[in-house]
Amino acid sequence: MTRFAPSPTGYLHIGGGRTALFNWLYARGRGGKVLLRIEDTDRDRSTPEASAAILRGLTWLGLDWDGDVVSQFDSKDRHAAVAHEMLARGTAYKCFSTQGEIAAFRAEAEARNTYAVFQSPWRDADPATYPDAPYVIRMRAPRSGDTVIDDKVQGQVRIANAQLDDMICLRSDGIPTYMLAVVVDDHDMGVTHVIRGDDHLNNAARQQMVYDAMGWRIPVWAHIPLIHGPDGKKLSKRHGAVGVEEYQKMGYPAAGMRNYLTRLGWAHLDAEIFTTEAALQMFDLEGIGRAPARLDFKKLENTCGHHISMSADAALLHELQAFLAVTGKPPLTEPQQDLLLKAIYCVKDRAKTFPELLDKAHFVLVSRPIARDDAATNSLDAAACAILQSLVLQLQNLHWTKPELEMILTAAATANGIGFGKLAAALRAALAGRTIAPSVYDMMLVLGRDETIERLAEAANTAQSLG
RNA sequence: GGCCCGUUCGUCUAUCGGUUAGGACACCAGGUUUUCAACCUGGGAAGAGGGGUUCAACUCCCCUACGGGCUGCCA
Repeated sequence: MTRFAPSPTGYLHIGGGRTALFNWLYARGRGGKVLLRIEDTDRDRSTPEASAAILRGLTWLGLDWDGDVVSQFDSKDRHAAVAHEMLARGTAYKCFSTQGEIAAFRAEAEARNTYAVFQSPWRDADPATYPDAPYVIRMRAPRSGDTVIDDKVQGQVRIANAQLDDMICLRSDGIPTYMLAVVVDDHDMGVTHVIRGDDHLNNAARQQMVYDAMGWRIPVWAHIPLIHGPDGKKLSKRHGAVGVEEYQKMGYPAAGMRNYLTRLGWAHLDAEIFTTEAALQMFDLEGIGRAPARLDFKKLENTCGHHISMSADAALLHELQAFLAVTGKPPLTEPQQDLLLKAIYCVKDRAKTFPELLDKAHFVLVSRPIARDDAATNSLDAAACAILQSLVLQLQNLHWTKPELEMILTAAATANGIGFGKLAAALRAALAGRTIAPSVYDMMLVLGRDETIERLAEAANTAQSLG
């Protein structure tokens, strides 16, 4: 049983997406479950919009979860009850120190250029001396000895208890802190494996104390390194895309994204390009590296290119339409869908992203009269138009197959004493309005005899009328 | 400041004491070609620095440097 527990304070960060993916791969690869819990105990920063964005991001990545999305805040009474139970057990105590007092303590330490953990004067105070004032519930943490985190990624990490303060479990307004809530929820929900960013590694020590205080079983920890930008610094907005949805809008296929993210910071021998099914088979905590990985868009694109060419045509068309929808572009018309489906086979090997795929398939998305770019117009000179004109006649009656077309076109080129390349340029200009387009045979096959002839005739006439 | 984690080609990484340090992306050169892309062949490219331990260290230990994280009534 794993879980993904993002805090709803913004979009789904690419690093969060990878964390979710690792949880998902680990659990689903061995018949386990994945839970989704929104860590919204910080009422000021949590928003429903952010929650929705996170769900959209996960869904796009193709990651599903078991059961309902859990709101951590909904369990606040249970968290508070646990805090009070710790109080009753003596593993926690009431602290009446005000935030001002604590701030003053820290300021003083800083002035001396030192750092000291805050030690509450109420830790061992006689309850008879408790004032009638707001209080927080603090964990009565051990002050000597070490806490050892047995981590699947980081190994055994030993942290001196003297480094850790008595963390607050219940705020003075009765709302639980993340530190308490996360432990209670993970325990209550039956989470056995906690796979999360290594920014939580130090926190794990304190959280472990809560498990101990309550006599609960400590989960398997796996703290994975964060993702960095191309410059090796922590990934932030100045690096460009950090939100998962931005990648969707740039037109990367979800399968390619999964593949790339899986390989970022994880490896299994020389496996590079693999399906999600294969990833589920291979994925293991052992393969996760300990160093932070940098984002490399070139490799992302390459990976996505492989996945686009691996995809089934119909699935690709579906995803392409979803891409158009999220980017606010006009949807495909029925005829465009039909033609595109036929054309995908000859363009999917050459595209790394959906915008590229759309660009390569430009010839089926346009309709007559076909707009031409300058290069296309230039390649339609008088000689070329004459050949197109003659081809219009020759193409009327023949088997519409590649070998037949090949015979006709190469014959036309040699008969007119020009290279096939030149003829192909004219044909591309006629069929696609561009000189950069797929193979002329593929285009003719996809467009069919009638449309091909119409386009050739149109090109020949247009050029003639121009003089 | 304290504590924790990290450091193999430009990048992602393999290696789990003995390898000509392997693969992928990127890059360069050549080839193929019907444009673009793809593809094929070849090439350059790495163990942060310094000490140990060992017959032998990228691999184990220590120090330094650099990077990151934590140090909140944030998560």
